Amino acid sequence: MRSHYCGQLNTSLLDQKVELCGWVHRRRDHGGVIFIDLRDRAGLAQIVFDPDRPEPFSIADTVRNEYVVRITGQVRHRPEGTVNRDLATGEVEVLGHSIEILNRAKTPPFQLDDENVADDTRLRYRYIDLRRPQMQDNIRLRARVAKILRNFLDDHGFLEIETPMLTKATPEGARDYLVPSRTHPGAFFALPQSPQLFKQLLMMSGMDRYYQIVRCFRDEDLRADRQPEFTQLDIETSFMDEKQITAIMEEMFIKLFKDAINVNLPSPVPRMTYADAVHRFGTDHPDLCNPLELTEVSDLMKQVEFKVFSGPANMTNGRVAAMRVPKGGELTRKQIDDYTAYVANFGAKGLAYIKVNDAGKGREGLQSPILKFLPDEVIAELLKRSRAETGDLIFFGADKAKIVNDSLGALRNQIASDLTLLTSQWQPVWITDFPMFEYNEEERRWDSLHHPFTAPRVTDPAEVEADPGKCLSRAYDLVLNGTELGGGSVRIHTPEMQRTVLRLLGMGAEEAEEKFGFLINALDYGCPPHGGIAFGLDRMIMLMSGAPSIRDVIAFPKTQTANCPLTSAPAPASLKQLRELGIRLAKPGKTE
RNA sequence: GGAGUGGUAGUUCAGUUGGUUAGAAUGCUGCCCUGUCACGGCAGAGGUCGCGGGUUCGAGUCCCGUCCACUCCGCCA
Repeated sequence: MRSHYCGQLNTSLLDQKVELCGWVHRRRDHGGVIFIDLRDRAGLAQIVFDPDRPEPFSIADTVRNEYVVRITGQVRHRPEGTVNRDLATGEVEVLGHSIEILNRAKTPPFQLDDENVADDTRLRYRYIDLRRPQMQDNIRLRARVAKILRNFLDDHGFLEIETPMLTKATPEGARDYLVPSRTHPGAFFALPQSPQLFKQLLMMSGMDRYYQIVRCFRDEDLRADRQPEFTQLDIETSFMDEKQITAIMEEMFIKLFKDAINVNLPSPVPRMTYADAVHRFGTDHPDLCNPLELTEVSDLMKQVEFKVFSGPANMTNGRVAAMRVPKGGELTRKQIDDYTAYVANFGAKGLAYIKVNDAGKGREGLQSPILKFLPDEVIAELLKRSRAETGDLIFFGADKAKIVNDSLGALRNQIASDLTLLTSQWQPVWITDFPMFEYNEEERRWDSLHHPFTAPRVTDPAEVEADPGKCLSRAYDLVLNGTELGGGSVRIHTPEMQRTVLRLLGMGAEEAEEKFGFLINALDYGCPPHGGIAFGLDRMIMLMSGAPSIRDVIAFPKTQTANCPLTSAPAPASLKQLRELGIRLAKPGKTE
């Protein structure tokens, strides 16, 4: 049916007869001559129809945008002065000998070159949206990324192994998607949030190295970078420690970025401890393209008369931090007010600031409502630590450490974006030395920071129990430009440690047995030391393509309320289906 | 669960202090046009102003409720 792709035409094919199939991208009718831009997966080609061939000319006269046609014709050089440098195939054109309409098309609901179409319209007609070259590029990039990753892992001895989609609900973590069992009325499968336990079991099975590009499901609210079903590159290995695992993953990423988008990531990828990241950037996934940094001033503010500062400075879990914005003195009052409202989203009660009008003049060179509360020596030290210069502005956060970190961390991103402070480089960083646990004030117990199967640094369960808050884990996250690409850890591989950790998380022996008995049993039958990592493939491709939303790199994504405008899923189930499953709805009437 | 922004022609948007016939661009249809490539010219069609209620002599505009989309908080081990 087709001899070439439209986008492949070039001067090497001059005078050749070609057959092309594709969509009418645009038709330009000059009365005496008709141009058709024909589009397929590979690109555009211009077809010319002359009136001295009346039959194809009259057919070309009737086609409209998005008609699917097959044309035959002869490749020729475009006449002098009509070469289109903007088009890959712009040196040549095809003189149309015949044109066959394979299918007509209604007028599309939006123009393919309109880059400003509402998301729900795009999703309702996703099959048209996906015809756009930008979307085709994203999908192609996705396929290329998957291929490079598979090749790399295969070359390094990893086996691609599938794990169940119908599995058991996990007690912690995200909300599960449930699937009712017909053969066990009243019982439910859960769709996997990740294949975590299965991949560990595969290590216990002696598979040694596993990977899988696998769909995962979490029934939580959506974001620009979060879908309820998403794809992970899931990896696990035996007999490797965190150094070896991160080293091989780093090698994989450097190759991926080079081969897929010709970007040279730094080698080695820098490393930063969790504590450092939180102190300097207020987050465990800092964007290192962003030059702004937090300055610790808690110790300076313990004695000051300003209670807003001295209060948190003296609290055990409080923090006072400063963030210097270079040239921030130019910010208007309204901008500062907007930032104050912005940090309120994160629980901050206010946003104090000092304008540095003249850094050399000490107190006299500064301007701020809070100046009168601060002694000279505090001011001097503050200017020194933050390296303030004339024309800068210094913001302050003072509250519980979490609120200070969240608000200044978010403000840091916002300001960098507003003032275009971001360097356009690629900045990966490994975050290491995570705490094992964080204390859950509401439920008054410890929560895993990573997950309950992450190994602690220490090997003696008694040491973990002695002071869980001080305990560091063997987890690591890979962060790229402020986005958490993935994370993993060396796992617990002894039943004693696993029982201890589950107990610390508030799980009784019986409950642990019921929920994770199969895992703990398996640990008893010869479990190798093992560890692994999982990467969010969608986010990875979103970053690599520069797409603003994860939806732009998923062929058929969901909206923010997790429905699909194309298929209208989810939809009510029929009474018959429900009856077979032994399910009665609490609110009747919502069936078909 | 919460905050914000938006919903008006197929699409993207404008619509003043509530006031006569709701506009623009683009797309679409027809006619004209032999070198365009966002072709051009002329003419034309196209609207439950998201939905429901209320205030008013009168509502796209004000109020209440509701639905949808997006961004964010919570949530996402």
